[in-house]
Amino acid sequence: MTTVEIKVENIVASAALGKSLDLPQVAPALEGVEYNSEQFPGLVYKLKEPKTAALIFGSGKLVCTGAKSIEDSKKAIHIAVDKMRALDTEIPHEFEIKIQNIVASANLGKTLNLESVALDLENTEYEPEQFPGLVYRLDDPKVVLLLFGSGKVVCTGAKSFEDAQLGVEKTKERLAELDLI
Amino acid sequence: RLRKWQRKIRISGATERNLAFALSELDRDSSRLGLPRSVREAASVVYRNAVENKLIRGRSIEGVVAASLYAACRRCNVPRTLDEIAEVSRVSKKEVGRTYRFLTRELNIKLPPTSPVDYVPRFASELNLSGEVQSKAIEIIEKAMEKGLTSGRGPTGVAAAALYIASVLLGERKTQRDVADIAGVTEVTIRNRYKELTEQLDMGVTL
DNA sequence: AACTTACTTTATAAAGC
DNA sequence: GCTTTAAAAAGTAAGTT
Repeated sequence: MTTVEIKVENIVASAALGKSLDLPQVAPALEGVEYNSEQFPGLVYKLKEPKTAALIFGSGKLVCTGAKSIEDSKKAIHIAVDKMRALDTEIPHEFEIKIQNIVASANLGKTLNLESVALDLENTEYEPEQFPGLVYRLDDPKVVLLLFGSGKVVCTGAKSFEDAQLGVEKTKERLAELDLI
Repeated sequence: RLRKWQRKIRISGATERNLAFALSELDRDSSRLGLPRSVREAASVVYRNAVENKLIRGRSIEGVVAASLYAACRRCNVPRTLDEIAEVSRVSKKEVGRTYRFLTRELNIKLPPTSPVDYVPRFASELNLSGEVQSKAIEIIEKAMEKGLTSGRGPTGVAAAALYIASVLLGERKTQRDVADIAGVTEVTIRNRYKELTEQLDMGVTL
């Protein structure tokens, strides 16, 4: 009964190198890196392959966004860290990477009458004046879904692919239970 | 005990002062929006409830007043857009929307999304359109809602397109530009909506 | 009227104002 | 709360051609 195909669109991951960084010192190792401390405290480094963006902080912690798979996210982080290590040999080779958020899209197959969904489905917010999607908050997998009239859906807030998948499936089941789909 | 008493007086004085300020803000915003006294009173009730439930903490009085007014307009079926509320108050659209969500959640105010129908009377009168055109526009909107043609679309755009179509059908034609300006949407939006409405409902070639 | 670019919403970490 | 990043959904907006 659960044949919902989801597509991962974006993954946010964080890592802690366990050693502080001298940003001006390591920045030269990252071609095209941006750094405006008054505007934002971290270095902004965009990689073309995997296509991602990394935010690197003086505390030695970093954030990687834009990857479409967990493997790509980890790969991107290692590429950036390895480059910085050329200018700071103290940077460890081993460190933890944590997946913080997974954004996925899916298609429920049938169109939705958002006005009806807003009336019958619990925990929703629907303000078409502001945004065309209906916001649905799930507790079980703690994720948030955006439901559109076209039947397409966006699931965000998941920490694992399974939760994103489960979130979409539960949403579809709930809509079916309420005869909204 | 005397200090405690004085403190109470000072606090209640501040409370009254804040309420007076809030009500003057409400009067100012309401008159700029041309709202009837009944709506202003409905908004003051929302505001007083917010104060009683200590919902002002960490928020500006102006913001809570603006959000209360936005909610009251919707509840009284004479909606104003977040942009219109933001224009007359000195609160940003983002802040009004954020405070509105907070108030509706904390005060358990459940309001359905604004219906395009509620914008018809105001837009029509500003365009000097007859009651017949209004009725026709409302008829169009109701059919559109039944067919799910309003899901995700802005209420003002749907109301504007319906009024435009109705004005043409009943020989009181208004230009898309005029309707767009009154409704606060672009001509492109009216065009997109009316194409969708005329195609998926009845009326085709008539325009 | 078509295109292109861009903003609205959701979540999320990071350091600091 | 904001700043910065990424990405999708669909509607709306603005600037060009």
